[in-house]
Amino acid sequence: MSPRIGLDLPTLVRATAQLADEKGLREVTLATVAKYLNIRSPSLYNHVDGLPGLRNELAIYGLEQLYSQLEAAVTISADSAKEPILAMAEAYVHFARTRPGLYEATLQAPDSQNERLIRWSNDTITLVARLLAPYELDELNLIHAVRGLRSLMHGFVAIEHAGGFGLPVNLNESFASVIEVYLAGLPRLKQQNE
Amino acid sequence: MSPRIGLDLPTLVRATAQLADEKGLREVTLATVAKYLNIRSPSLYNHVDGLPGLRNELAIYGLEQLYSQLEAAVTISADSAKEPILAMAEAYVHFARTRPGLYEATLQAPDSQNERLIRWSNDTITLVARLLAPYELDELNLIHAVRGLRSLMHGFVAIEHAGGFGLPVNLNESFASVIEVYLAGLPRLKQQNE
DNA sequence: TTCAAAAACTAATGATGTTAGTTTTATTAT
DNA sequence: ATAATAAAACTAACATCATTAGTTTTTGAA
Repeated sequence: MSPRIGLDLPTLVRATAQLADEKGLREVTLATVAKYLNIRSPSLYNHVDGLPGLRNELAIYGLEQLYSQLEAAVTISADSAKEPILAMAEAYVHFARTRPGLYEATLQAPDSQNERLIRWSNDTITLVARLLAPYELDELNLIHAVRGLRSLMHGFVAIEHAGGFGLPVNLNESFASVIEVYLAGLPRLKQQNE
Repeated sequence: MSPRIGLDLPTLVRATAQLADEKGLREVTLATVAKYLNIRSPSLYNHVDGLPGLRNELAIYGLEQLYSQLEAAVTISADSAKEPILAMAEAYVHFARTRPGLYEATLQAPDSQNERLIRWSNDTITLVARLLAPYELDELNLIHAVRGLRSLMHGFVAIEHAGGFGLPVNLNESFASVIEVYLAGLPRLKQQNE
């Protein structure tokens, strides 16, 4: 009832992630992955449902890794409201930079309705929401704020990765500035009525 | 010295853009474009340098269209500092939503060093910077602020397009909130010294 | 030792990008 | 009008890719 333990899914996904980081996500094909593993590409179908299935697994793995990085970064400090958020945001950028292919895969899942994928996304969202608690926002504005932070973080790393920030101005300074400015504006969401 | 005017580059690029919007950028191949134009795919090489060349032209065209949409949206109002920025930002989202394939192409140019591409990007950046003039930021902080707005706008539409905003909360309200919060935080960049 | 099931394989198919070489055709110059 | 030119379309061919079907191998359980 359980024969031939050769490849297994985690190994396959990790290898795929490494290849994505090294060569770029676009170079991740069944052919290149199979070659990397010294296997024929049809054999991959024993572990994964074709290329879309592999990309889906990659996205899920990426979201899991991203979440664990963010969580690890947060528990370090817990003083001001701002500091843990900045630590989390910097962990986010660090992840996107050190694992560019894997990060890119997280937002390109062929099946965005996948259960595990949604679960990891929700965990990340909950993490961010928890960090925003000190701002004492109502439910709706908290959602707006989480969306804002996610947009800032993803937008920044995506544009950076595409080479869209051309000017010779330090990127880390820009990123910190951008997050701090957003946080500085957050109190605005507390005392408005309409 | 000029024979057989069949296809020309603008027609090819516009057709490619339409196909990208309808079927998704990933479906844009030399084969599908050629089929769409009732042509054999090798003929496309008379106008464009393979698939990378076509994607590059698409990116340039997309940046040009995006810029013109933003410019058109801005000149409408000019009262407060906030209003034109919101108008611009909403034009940005509108463009990304109505031309999803073309928008997606703008940040995936195979040659990010292309001259025309850089020119349109710079024009857009200049446009945003001009809108931020009322905040009276010094040169460095102005760059941070432009990067912040771009990150917000792109991040939001990218996550939205990926289906990343799952909760049943109005997206337009979130977007307006996110922009307004960032703008509300901008004065913070004026009176800090370090 | 037998057997079933999973994992690897080979072979084949269709679609893709690309190159090389050929044919067609509109414009220009005679 | 006619001939020459040059661009644009074509056909043929090849390598690469994803995928399916069917076969062989191998491991763990009966």
